Amino acid sequence: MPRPSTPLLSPDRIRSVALEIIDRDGLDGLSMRKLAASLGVQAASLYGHVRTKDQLLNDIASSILSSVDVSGFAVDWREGLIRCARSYRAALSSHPNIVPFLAYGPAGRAESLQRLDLLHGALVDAGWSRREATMIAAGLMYIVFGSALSSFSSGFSADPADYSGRYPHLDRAHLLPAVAHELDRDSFELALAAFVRGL
Amino acid sequence: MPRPSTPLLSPDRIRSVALEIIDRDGLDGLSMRKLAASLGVQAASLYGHVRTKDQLLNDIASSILSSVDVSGFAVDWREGLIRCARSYRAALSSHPNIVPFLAYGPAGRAESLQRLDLLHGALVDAGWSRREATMIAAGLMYIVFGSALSSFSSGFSADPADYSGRYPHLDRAHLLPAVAHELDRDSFELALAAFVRGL
DNA sequence: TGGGTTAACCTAACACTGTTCGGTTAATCG
DNA sequence: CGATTAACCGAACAGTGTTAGGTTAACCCA
Repeated sequence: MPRPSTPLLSPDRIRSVALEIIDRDGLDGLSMRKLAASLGVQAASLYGHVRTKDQLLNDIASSILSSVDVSGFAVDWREGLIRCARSYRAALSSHPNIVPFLAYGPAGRAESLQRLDLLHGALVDAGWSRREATMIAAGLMYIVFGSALSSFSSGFSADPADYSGRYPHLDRAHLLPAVAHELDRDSFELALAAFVRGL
Repeated sequence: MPRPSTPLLSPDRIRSVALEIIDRDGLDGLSMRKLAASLGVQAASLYGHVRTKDQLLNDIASSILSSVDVSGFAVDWREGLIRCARSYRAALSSHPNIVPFLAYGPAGRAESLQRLDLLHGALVDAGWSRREATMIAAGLMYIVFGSALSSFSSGFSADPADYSGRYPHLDRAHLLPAVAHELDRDSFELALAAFVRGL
């Protein structure tokens, strides 16, 4: 195919279809050839619009994180922490398959830094030292990312035989997958509440 | 090379050298061919001792997690939570490059389940409901894994120019890598203390 | 001591991966 | 109308995990 009358590709369309594939087939399910095929194109054509696969994933991650809400700090810092953590987790858990990618790289994404800066400033304004503010922000990220990884409740097998006998206190662990979603949310809320209350 | 007089390979040796490579070159730095070369062998030979690369990584992960200490529950549940979290984090941060792998898969490793069972039982014995015990255990894992990912402090650039101006409250963020280790530990301790206190 | 079996390694290949190079054609601008 | 540029393609490169089939040494038993 020569140059088409109307372009088939655009960075936006590439990102959007790539995210669909990640959501459907997982992070390993995304390859440049498969992505190109989904776009009706050859793999090499993608590199006219995207610098590298890693950059593509970073851009996708950034666009997901851009929905994080840090407006709560206008009220007070506790409310700010809680709202920020909730919307952060909501953003991540709407596309859980990309979370392991975030676990790799540096947090040097502009979106993250901008929000982190605001969070840090609000904590300092509330009277915390710079060092304390950094640690509190880190602790909040621990809970957010830890819960978003969710290799916890969703990591349990659905087969009772895997647990009964061997792990007496986990004899109902096989029920977890069924209520994993709800339990994950509640566990996150409990951890968040306990953390903020304990500060 | 035909069959050697004394075997060159054993599952233990493979695991140990693989972990060395991961520690030195990162998770992506480990390939079966490179591992084989480090062992003075061809890649195909590994498959006589190891079922698959994924299985190899799982075995390595299990052996790392086997050092997690849950003895603190003999004292009381708060002490148990704190000690368990500390030794869990210590185990992970002694080989930080393998943590992203753990973020992928199910937590269905026998070592994890055994410790989780004990933790769950101790919390129930202390008067928490089964559901609460599950959520508390989950919250603890959030903090442990979140802090072990450490895409936080170690994710900052060492170049001041990346921050100054753009992010007013992060104008000293470039100092983070230098004290990342210490700050990570302190942030973890703060989060852990706040979480347990807040329960 | 000899013969068969098995264990341990090898070479070669398969189907992938991300990425680059050079070519072809259509749209666009002066 | 001519030159430039943008958009796509085919083919290739070096790398990946993994498997099949072959070769030889070590081991066990008669």
